[in-house]
Amino acid sequence: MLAEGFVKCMQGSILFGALPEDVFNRIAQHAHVTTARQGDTICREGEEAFSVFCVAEGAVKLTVAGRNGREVVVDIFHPGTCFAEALLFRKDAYPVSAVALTDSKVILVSKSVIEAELLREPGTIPTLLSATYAHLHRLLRQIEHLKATSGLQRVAGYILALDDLDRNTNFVQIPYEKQTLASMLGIKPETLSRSFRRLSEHGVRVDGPIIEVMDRKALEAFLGEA
Amino acid sequence: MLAEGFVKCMQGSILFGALPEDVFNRIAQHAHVTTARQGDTICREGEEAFSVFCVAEGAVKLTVAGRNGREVVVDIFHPGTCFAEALLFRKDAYPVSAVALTDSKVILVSKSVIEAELLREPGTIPTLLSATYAHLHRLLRQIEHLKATSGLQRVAGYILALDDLDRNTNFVQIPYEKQTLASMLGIKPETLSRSFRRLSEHGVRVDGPIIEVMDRKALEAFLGEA
DNA sequence: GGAATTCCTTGACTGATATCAACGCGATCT
DNA sequence: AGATCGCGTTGATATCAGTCAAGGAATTCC
Repeated sequence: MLAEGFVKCMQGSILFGALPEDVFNRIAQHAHVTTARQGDTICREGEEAFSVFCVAEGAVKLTVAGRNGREVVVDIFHPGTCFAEALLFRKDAYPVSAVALTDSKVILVSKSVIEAELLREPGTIPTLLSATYAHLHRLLRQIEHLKATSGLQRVAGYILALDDLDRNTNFVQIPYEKQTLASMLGIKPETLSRSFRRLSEHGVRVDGPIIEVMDRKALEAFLGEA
Repeated sequence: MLAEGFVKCMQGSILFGALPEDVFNRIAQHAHVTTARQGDTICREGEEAFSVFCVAEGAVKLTVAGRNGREVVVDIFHPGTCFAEALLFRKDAYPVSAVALTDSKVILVSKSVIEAELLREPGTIPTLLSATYAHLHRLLRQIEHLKATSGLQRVAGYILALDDLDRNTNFVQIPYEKQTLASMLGIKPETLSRSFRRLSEHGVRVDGPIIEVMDRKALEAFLGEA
């Protein structure tokens, strides 16, 4: 049986949150939680998919192997986000690896459990599509940014999005390595470092892992003009 | 009633191709074909979605509006490709615009028709997921390329992928404007022009809209080393 | 405690890409 | 035919981002 906090987490997710109570409960009964230490691999690109995941605590990066073998961070997920649900009903391999960036807790539900429930209640399929569509949309936006904005602007956009999460205070702490963030933004660590520095002219101050948004308006203006 | 060629096209798509015959036929009965002249908009980002599309002839670009208002080409679809199926069961707007790059024919099926069939035969849901997963996977790969490879390499990769379609001859004609291709690859038209030129050292010759792959091995080698 | 490791930063440099401007070419229109 | 327009190319230049190298700070390992 799942502890209450984890149930809440699932209920907050797009994938599970909109399910009727009985369906949700049957799925939750078969869910279980794994603890991943920083650096642990939750699933590996190329391995056959058996589970759907939901981040409950910590942060998880999704990566793909680039052509030269170097890893590329495709996205970073925080609590309340599910992934791998697009592999439901398919005998297929994970297209990405998932690695814990901090000590994390991840809820696992085996595909077959969810599949059985969805087939039993076809009316719940829209929630599945919603979750997958959200991912699709996220990737679309990311492609737009990669194609149409500079590295510096992407860094600025990242900070503004961060700040959305934590709007009361102007300080945010990056809870993972900056090289990971650099890969996520599609730039090199050196360039990220210099970008933070350059943004001091646009209302941002970065000290170690701490980002301070001193003048949010200025930062938004910088992002807006381009 | 749909002409035979269009039925074949639908049968060749991921979304419709794997459906049981009776389900397919009921859907096909409600499908209809529109002719889009070059430059015509098939659907517009932000407008509410009512149809699912399947490219039957020509080429269609998917674009999003970038921050500064400039359009970014996200993907280019050829006959046999369906899109917008991820919006099934959702009252939502198209996240992209679709514009015909050449005179094209596009098959339209209204969402409600497909939704009714999927609910009647829940066993067909996997095909829906397959199509959406294919898109997801395609976007993932694109992000990988944008983050981990140079513009020149992306041009090379594009040519190799083109050539896959047309392997018997070494000539391929780009059937749309090069500025569109540049946006798709995330570079400026000027840079694309220079990239083509530079690839002459790697077994490619470009003359106007015609690409000739003179030494495929050399091109693959160039792409592989990096 | 000290050595080694990892991550981040910084500097100098190189290479890649964007920008600005000019021009050629073909298509279209009158 | 001549004018106009859009597209593609090319050149000169500026800006941006990657590379290489070095060093500092924090952490881990003996």
